[in-house]
Amino acid sequence: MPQVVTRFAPSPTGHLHIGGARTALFNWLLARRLNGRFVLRIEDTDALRSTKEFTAAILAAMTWLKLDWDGEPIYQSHRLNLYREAIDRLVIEGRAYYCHCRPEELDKRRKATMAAGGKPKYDGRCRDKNLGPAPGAVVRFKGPESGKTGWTDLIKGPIIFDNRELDDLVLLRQDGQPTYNLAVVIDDATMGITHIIRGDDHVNNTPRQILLYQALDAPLPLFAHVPMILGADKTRLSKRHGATSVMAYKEMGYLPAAIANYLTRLGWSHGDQEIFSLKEMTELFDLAQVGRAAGVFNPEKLNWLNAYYIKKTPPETLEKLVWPYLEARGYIRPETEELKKIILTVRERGKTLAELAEKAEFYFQDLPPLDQTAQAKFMTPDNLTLLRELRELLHNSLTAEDFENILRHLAKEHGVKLGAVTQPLRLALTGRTASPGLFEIIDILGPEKILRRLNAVLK
RNA sequence: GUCCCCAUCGUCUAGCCCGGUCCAGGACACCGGCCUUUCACGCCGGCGACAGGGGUUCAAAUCCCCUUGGGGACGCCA
Repeated sequence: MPQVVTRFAPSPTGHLHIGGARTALFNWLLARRLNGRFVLRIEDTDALRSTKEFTAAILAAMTWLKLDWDGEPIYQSHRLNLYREAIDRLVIEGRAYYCHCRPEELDKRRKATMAAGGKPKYDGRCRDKNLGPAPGAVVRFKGPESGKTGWTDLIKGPIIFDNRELDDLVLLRQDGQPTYNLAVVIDDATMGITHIIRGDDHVNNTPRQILLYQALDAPLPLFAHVPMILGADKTRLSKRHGATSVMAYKEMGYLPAAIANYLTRLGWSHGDQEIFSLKEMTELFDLAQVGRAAGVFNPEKLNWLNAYYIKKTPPETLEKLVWPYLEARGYIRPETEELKKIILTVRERGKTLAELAEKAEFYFQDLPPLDQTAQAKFMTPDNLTLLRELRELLHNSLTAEDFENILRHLAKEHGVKLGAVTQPLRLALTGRTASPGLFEIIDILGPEKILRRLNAVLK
């Protein structure tokens, strides 16, 4: 069996989004699994909308996700000659023709057919006129007028189209640029792509492309159409469903491992298993296990996975990941060892890196602002007395363990539960009622800061 | 409108190809409990689905047909 070659072919007209990332992932996984090649092709034939910035952003997102590609990225804008040659050849062979119809006319006719209940396809009026190049002319493919075109989709199974459903698609635009369908076929054929894994929305392009392969006398690749990712309302995932760009998730504090795991599991499964490392996926991934139905993007499950991977991340790594969020808030970086201890106390309490930073913020604040409702509830005269007594017992050599003994002693003396003492103290030290373990906090803060925070509360 | 695709808990899914082991399994979320200095984590338990209708068959979540519902495509965008 010849080597498997897959590709990811984004157009740099926007950031890498969730759906694109999954397509890239599936292509990457198959190539890695079968020891094949995974190539990246930038589809920038739309010169108006394509930018270098988006290209760079897409590459950065791929890199962040750890999806490495083989060789240098291929740019369609560098291969225009190739497309022109192919188009010329098709025209000479009578498999394509010049069309002089104006876009406005076509648009008008399309609307009219649609209104009349028909499928709005090109009516073929220039098909047999044998026209030549002219300003404003395009080249169209001369498709068959009968017969059927189909393939066995690696995900969806057999799909067949009636050729009468297909119209003569434009291959060369008025401005001399090739169109998507032509460029894709030329590239996939010349780059030796064996498996085309792409979004469901390309199913309708596939028969046209197959016809082009045949006209070009090129061997057909295998096709696999991955179902779409939908939003909670079951419409195509878009900005209104929240963040869609991969890098936006990075900024929110998601781990690439979590994103990759989530995306792969959305549409693919391996029995009941939920957790997969990238490496494990490359060992198990199989197109046969990819589902046929569209899936709803579920941020809750992503959160769960992200929390899982955060919990698995060792403190020395996590510290580096969380620090930027704290730094952005203007805090001074403590010793690495201390930061690691701090991170460890919040590691199991947040679902994103940003959340971890938020939960650790009180360690860095000079005097954490007290939660108003909690203050009213816990800073009662009785509790203030308790805290005052505690302050009296405080001296610099106290360890967290001593602290615990003192608190238990105080509680006993006052005939209250331990919680009655810890909550006001927690509030004084963190400004909140929910926090990491009180004694861990005490250990990290140290007597000086504790005293300062107590004094602030005790006016 | 036309064509294409799809259909198991709210969501992701296992099971479907090779019908019986499924009064349908797992996960997220949700609810309850345990643990506990708070919040989490963790552990235990609960709620919850084969879209509907016809066939085929001794037997259907699994095969066939129809209906309904959903998604996608219909560009000189990709």
